[in-house]
Amino acid sequence: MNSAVAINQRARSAQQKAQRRRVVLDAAQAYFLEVGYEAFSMTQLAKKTGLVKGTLYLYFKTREELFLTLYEQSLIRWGQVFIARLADAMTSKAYAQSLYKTAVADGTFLPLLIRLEHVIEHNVSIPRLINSKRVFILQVGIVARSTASALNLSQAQATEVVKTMGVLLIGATRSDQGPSLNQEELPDDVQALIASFSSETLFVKNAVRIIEGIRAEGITDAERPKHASTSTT
Amino acid sequence: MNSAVAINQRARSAQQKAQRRRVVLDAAQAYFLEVGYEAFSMTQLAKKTGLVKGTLYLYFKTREELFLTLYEQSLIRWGQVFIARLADAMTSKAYAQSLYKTAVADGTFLPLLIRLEHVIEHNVSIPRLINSKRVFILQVGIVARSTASALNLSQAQATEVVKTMGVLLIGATRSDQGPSLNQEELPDDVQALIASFSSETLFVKNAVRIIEGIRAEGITDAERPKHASTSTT
DNA sequence: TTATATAACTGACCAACGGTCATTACAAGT
DNA sequence: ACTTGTAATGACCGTTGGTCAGTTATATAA
Repeated sequence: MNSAVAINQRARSAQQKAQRRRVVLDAAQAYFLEVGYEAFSMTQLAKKTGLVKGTLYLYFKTREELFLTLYEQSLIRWGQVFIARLADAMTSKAYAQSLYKTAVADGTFLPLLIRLEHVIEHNVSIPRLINSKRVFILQVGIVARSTASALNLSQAQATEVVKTMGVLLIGATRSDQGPSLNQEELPDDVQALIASFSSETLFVKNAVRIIEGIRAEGITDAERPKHASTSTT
Repeated sequence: MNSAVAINQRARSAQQKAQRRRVVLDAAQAYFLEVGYEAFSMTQLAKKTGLVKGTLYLYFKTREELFLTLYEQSLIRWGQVFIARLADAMTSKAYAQSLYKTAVADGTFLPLLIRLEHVIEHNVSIPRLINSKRVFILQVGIVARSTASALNLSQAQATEVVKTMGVLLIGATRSDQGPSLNQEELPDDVQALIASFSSETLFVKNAVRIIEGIRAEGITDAERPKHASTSTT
């Protein structure tokens, strides 16, 4: 029990403050998984940590800076999980499926990614935003490197794949963010529509089209890959 | 001056009420173009119409039902503009560029589309939501029909193209929704990142890949198109 | 023309939000 | 034991979306 700060004690050293910040972040992560973005209230979070709202603002300048931090964490976490599941010479379909599944499995990554630009980034200091973008650049680089060997692409092609997958992921999982219509209270035509927007198929099919498109474009350009792994139906 | 209701008069007949609803919607549209989604306040909108907040809630059950109505309008409006600009036997690139430009040009369509599932639909009555989905189904059908002849695709392929374009559009224009960083206060690496996410190129390139992917898949299936229009760089 | 019933409209009100800041109280240095 | 810097507090602020009992304009009946 050297530097562990009980929640009713004051965090004075830099180390203790960092630790308290962690406690808040962990509570925020759990709370976010419970209630999601819109219902997330700073007052409630304070109660969950045993602190008080004003105190939270000593550790995060705004609600959105807290969310931005959660987002960065989830981005890194997802990247590690995804890379760990990549193998050499995968089909583009297997790659896309793995990307989709790992992203969805992380309960915070997608909800935050979707709201990044049009909500979160609008209430965040410029230096904090710059930092966040750098984290992003770094992660794209890391994931792209693994992607290059998994899909047998050049580094430039792999980078393009990774960036584009992000774009597609946001669009494709959008329908999952709608209200939960558990009941069969919907008429058939609407149910059919929703079914046709099943996010997994939507993502995987188009991811394959895009990856194969990028691969094909690459052939006309520089060096051609040694042995291309082709797509599937 | 038969049934026109002055703003300080009461709307009693169904016609007059419909007309007043229109007035509110038009004011809302203009106000939305001014301030966007987050800063849009019902009290302010009431002031702009010469009414009072409570009155607005006679015409729209929630703020989000108002937004949902604006969305439907913008969807229909965009569809008309887009279709009017389509020609027979276009390249997929020209098609994608036209789709992108018309969507962006309509100032309300994209901001509302982006927030549809994860914000708007969560505070809307089920019947209202069903209605909205039906409007969507209808519009997809209409646009798909024009798309089929413009891109020389089967109706099924065209429908898939249209649906997928929506998905891609949301992902690709996400970066435009970030805070306006007019200043050159950003370091070079971050500026380069933002530049690499230029939404138009991002959208057009991937739209072409997807359209060509769908076209290629179609050939192995049923009837092949009479003369395929190929893509470009 | 006048009386009555209806419902469009109002504005005061509510709870909850994110965020601020003067004040308080506690841990560390002397 | 005393001093001091600052972590923590909680009362407070402005604003939000939404409600509703009461008011009053107006179409209709007498």
